[in-house]
Amino acid sequence: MAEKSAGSAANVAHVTLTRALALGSRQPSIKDIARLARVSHPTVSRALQNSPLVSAETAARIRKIAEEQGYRASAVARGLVTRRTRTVGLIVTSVDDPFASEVACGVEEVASDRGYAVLLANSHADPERERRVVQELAERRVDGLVVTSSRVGALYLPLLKNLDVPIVLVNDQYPGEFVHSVTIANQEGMRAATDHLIGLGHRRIAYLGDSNGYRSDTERLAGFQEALADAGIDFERELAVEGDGRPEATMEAMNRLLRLKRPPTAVCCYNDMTALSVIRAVRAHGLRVPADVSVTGFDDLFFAAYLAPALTTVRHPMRRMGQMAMENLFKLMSGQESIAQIKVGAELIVRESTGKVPKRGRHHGQ
Amino acid sequence: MAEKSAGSAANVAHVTLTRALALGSRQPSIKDIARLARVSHPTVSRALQNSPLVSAETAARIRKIAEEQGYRASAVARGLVTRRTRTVGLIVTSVDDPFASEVACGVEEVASDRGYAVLLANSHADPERERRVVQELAERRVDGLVVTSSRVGALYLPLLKNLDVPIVLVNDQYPGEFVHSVTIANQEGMRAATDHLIGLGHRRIAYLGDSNGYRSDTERLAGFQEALADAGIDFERELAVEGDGRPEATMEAMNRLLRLKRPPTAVCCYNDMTALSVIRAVRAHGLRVPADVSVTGFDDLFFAAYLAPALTTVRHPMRRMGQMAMENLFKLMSGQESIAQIKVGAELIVRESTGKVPKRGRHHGQ
DNA sequence: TTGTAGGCGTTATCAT
DNA sequence: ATGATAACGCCTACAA
Repeated sequence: MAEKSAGSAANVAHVTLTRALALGSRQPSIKDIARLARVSHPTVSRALQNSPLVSAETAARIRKIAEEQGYRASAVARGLVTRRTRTVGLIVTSVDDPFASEVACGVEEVASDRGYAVLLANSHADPERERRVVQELAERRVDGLVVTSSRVGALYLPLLKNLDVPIVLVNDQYPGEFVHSVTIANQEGMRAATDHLIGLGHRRIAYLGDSNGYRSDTERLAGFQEALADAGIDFERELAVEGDGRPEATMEAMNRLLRLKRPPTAVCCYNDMTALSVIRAVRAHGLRVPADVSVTGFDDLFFAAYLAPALTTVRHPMRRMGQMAMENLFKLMSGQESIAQIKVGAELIVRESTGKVPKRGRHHGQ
Repeated sequence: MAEKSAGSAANVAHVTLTRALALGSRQPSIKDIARLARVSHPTVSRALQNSPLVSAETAARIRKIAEEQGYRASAVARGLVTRRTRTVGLIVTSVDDPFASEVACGVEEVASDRGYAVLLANSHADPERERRVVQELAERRVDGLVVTSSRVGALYLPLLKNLDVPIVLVNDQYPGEFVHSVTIANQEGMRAATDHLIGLGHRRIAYLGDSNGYRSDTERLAGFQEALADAGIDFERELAVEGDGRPEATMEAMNRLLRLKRPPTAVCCYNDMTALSVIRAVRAHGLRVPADVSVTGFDDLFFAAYLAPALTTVRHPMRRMGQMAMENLFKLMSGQESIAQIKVGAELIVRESTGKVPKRGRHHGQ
């Protein structure tokens, strides 16, 4: 009756032996277990699901045999009959993007807590590819879908019924609005950053954005302009420049700003990655941050606090957004009441990359 | 945090209409398509797989109808009969770990290139949890498994037959050796870093490692000691300290080093994340990097080049490791000849965080 | 409490 | 070139 407790190598020999008794090489099926336990397979199914419809003794015996055989019910067979795979798809621009991976962490966390698995796919910020990936995940019959930084966004609306898969967007980048999404207070966040710079005496403040037409960029720029307007500062077009996501392009954009007749004394960057390159370009010009140029980021990625100078930036709860998206997706999947739009706050974190405006333009021979 | 309510949903009329012709609400099955095309369902199957066994006209007709109905063959039904899910499991310590996410990128890349999906799961570096996750993925009948920074490692060996799932480890952390793995030249890499410091005149060099018993830490420490020995420098136990992965613990360990009667003039860190905290601790003591203390990292995470001073570190091809692991897994899955052990090189990248040894101990009143 | 029968949506194996 | 039929491994009736 009392078997040796698992874990020892000797015990493994035993398992292999009984396995050999049962069948050839393939994994045991529910019928194999049923045969060994001298019951019907539905009884095995019930026993393994702790159904009250099976007597304690037989249930115990069945479980023991299943254990010995290393039996694990096939999720694919179960999925076929239950029509639910307990799997969600997660589409990110790229897993190695710090923002995406934080969100992914949040999603995985609450999904796995509830016994759901996560199918991961990269869109590489390519709408074409994003669509294809959605189709592939639909083919795998995921129960739901989380898409971060989607560039398809509202264009999913026509497909939604056809697909029969609930979708929640995180940080939707499409101009139009999607049904279910978790978004960032982009405008408010960038406004706070700009206000901070204005408060430090800056008047010539640049915005270094992104040329890919992301909604977050549009909204952040709007917050920037709003702050200027409210402070009575004219928005000068030459101070709004764009990179394209590549460090080189960002540095080049920053170089253009620094070559201006009247260069800015501060730069609001679209995000932290942009700020990284901006700081680099500033230094390459022999200038200092923040003594000559103040710089702000957006996102508060984990390394922001470790930079020298530590980056003043706008924080939003990336991981929490992933959690919320997944929690909301669960509601959608179970047909419960769900929240359509969730907007998370963005908080200014003042560190060392911003400082008082220099007394006078000390660089470029001014 | 604020919550707004719903967005609009228009523009689905057409799709809904054509769907309505076919059936109720559930997705169309192969039989639905067969009925509409007035053929048997195996013919539909053949047509959609571009089998030469079906005439061009009927194939075209079937494809057209399938397209119209938005039909996508269920991967779960297919998986049941073919016994292959075209899905691999990927277990990482945590997706938001920069090393893990780079590897994940490589894995996803080659998997998706070959039409495989990736099931992602976090182990949180917990052997218990890692085991559980493997079982769950096995239940989902993944065709193969990639595990990064596994703490179970060779302990998988007994399960391997039972599981019937090929496994490739990346950066295996278990002391014993597993069958298939992609490993880093940890010892050689750390040796190069240490040699570099010795070449700069440093003699009191510390190693700041990790207390979790990772194999990579053991190997890196060995490389460190080897370099010292070959240079005729005694290894002093007080200069080998450990953190536990948390920034606070790392800073505390570094503080202990700095409070030593004869503090080190250089520190070799277990990895870049450790170096981040070390630099912070150095600064908190009012000292400079590298003028007072030189610091080296390991990994060359993307931000290393952006730090000020830019981090001298040891680079290894993280993404490439993910690719290689997945490529090797494909060989394993198809029963081809596979390489058991793959070891990738580690390359010293000299940047700005290391410099000549200070003329004399200038700090701590020395 | 347990067993029998049927079906989930495919592909595979036979026929025709 | 196409169709009928049987798996695949499980769950859910319904019957005993």
